[in-house]
Amino acid sequence: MSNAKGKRPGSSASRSSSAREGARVGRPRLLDVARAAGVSTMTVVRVLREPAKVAAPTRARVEAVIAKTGYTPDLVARGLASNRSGLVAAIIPVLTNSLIAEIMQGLSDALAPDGLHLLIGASGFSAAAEEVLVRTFLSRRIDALYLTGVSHTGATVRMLREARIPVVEGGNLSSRAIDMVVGYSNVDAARDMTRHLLARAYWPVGYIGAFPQDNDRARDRRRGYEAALRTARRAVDASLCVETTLDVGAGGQAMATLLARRPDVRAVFCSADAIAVGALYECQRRGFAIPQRIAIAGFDDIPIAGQIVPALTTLRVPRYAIGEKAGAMIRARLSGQRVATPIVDTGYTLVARESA
Amino acid sequence: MSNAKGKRPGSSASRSSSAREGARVGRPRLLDVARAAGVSTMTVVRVLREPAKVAAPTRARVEAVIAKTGYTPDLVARGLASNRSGLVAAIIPVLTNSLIAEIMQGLSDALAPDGLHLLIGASGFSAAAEEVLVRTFLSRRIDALYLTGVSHTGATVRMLREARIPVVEGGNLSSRAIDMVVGYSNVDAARDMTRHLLARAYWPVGYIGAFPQDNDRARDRRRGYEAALRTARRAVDASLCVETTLDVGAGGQAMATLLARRPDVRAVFCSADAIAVGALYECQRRGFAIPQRIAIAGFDDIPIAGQIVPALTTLRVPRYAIGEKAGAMIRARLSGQRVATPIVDTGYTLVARESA
DNA sequence: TTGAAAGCGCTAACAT
DNA sequence: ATGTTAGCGCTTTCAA
Repeated sequence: MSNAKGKRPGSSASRSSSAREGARVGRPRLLDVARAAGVSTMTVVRVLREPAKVAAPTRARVEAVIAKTGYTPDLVARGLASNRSGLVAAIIPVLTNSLIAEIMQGLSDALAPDGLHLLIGASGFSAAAEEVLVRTFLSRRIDALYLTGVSHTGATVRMLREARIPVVEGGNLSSRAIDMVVGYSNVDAARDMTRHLLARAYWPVGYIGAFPQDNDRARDRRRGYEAALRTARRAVDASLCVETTLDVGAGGQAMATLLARRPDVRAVFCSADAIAVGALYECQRRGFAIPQRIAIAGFDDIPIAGQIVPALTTLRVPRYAIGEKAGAMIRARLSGQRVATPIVDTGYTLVARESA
Repeated sequence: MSNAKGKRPGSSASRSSSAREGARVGRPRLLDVARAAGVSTMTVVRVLREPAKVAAPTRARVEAVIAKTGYTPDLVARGLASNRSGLVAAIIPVLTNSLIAEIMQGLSDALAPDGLHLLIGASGFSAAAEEVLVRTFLSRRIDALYLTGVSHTGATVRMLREARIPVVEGGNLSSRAIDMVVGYSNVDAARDMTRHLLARAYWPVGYIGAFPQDNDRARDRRRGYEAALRTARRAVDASLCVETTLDVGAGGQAMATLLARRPDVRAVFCSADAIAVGALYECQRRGFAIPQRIAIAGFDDIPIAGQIVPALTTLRVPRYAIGEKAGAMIRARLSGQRVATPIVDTGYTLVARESA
């Protein structure tokens, strides 16, 4: 059968036409290398991937051609043929957040050795935008995916379950993981810190946090704060809580808002160091002694936290390591291994410094 | 010719074999949609891309099938066939830098509307690593590339010239651009700031900067500092200059080093706000009044600069806008337009605050 | 140890 | 308005 093979257009001699003949423009292909070395394409592939299986003289000839032409495999064609794109995507809320950026750095560093490339999509704290990104990334046949947080739309979860690719949710813990998880309990951490403030006899203790909309980390941190108050038989008072955007300037404004509402506040737990730092500066502008007039605690232990004066009491989480671990789990799965512990609780550390 | 067509394996009826027959696993293909709608693949493509050119009833039928099957085009296959990957790569030193992260956010936001995906590679301030990344990204047939800074290896430049794709170098200016540039003069900005310090009669004026190795922005900033001193007929003294890594902790240590060497220093120009902030905290730890005992100036105007107490005198550069503009230029070129101004000088602003 | 052939899912050029 | 065909450059059986 298939008797038409002699005239496969691939054998370019059969094509009299146009610019494709002879001096090909652009990158050399596998076939170009094979011809120049007088071998088949398969032999070139073997030289590239299992050199030991090719006779030494043949190999030398092929390697010479590869070196001369500077041949590099076309990863798009490889992706189509092998059903492996070599692409790992990460969906994060924004790139401009120290915590997230360090996770991405860890992920990037962990994937690079295996030649996996990192595709980054910013969802802007929107689960709907995340869903759109998941859909287009799947169209691109990504090999694996990192997601920020553990709450996603139903469609997102469904698509990913069907896609059967490794998925890591990072930065929180979940009882209903899509696949794998690397994170810590934001509830527990926030509760511990609030308890720390109460133990030091600060009262009232306020809360300044990021908007909880489509942000499970922020939501859980507030829950931890409230849980600690309830355990301590203190009333959870909405006037002590301010929610805002996640940046330094907003943190300062939120502090001003809180102080206007509750001048009696003696401590504030902030759901992120960026906010805590802004709040701290606002207090300094007012000449408040920290922690005497007001204590401030943060979350994340960003690099500035240990340097700021007064040094910030905060919760340390292994930012870089989370990305690195996620990358390692992805690599393991892509190389066919089972991941023994798909749910990794990295834990956290309460770092008591000067500010609280 | 080509009389063997009746038995093209693509017409799956001719394959008796295995799991491919009948209930295909995985994503539906164009052909699946076409068959279910009783049309050719081209008609489906037209419904997707030029719906007006398809008769209404046909279109309705196809759209129904698309909706039911949830068909999404395979972007890898499209990339191979169309020679357009839809991928734009960015090579940056590290993700964990506020300036760079904001540029990436701007770039990401500018590319997203056109369905272009962002591939991010971290070079770790190494031109050699950058070259490796360029090579692998070209293997992936990226449609365009963003590079940090304007100094690259010869091989990098050569590969990119040959690749004939849009390339934007960002964050500095260059007289020998590879293709397009969006940036500002780091030399001029640093010179202006140093002049500002001298004009306020601070002397000696020290310099703390990032290592200049494979970092043209840092190198130029130091050059600007030295140029201002020379213009003012002041000696450039190596004992007044400290180079270090680019983070808050290192900034503080560098300040300590400088103070140990030159207790008489009255002002410091830092080549980055992250360093300036660290230096400022070190001074606060020593109880130094800023700017009375020592003045501090930075570069970048990161969000914290305007909030810190005392507020930091620094150079504002349009971080987000640089990424956004780079993305716009790339989009324009990919849609066939010429870019009238391929070299964009965004300028900078000296923001005089309290610290100097 | 080496090669031939089929085909990944799409697009583009050319029919009709 | 719709369809046909030949690839894109690689990997993957299967043969020799």
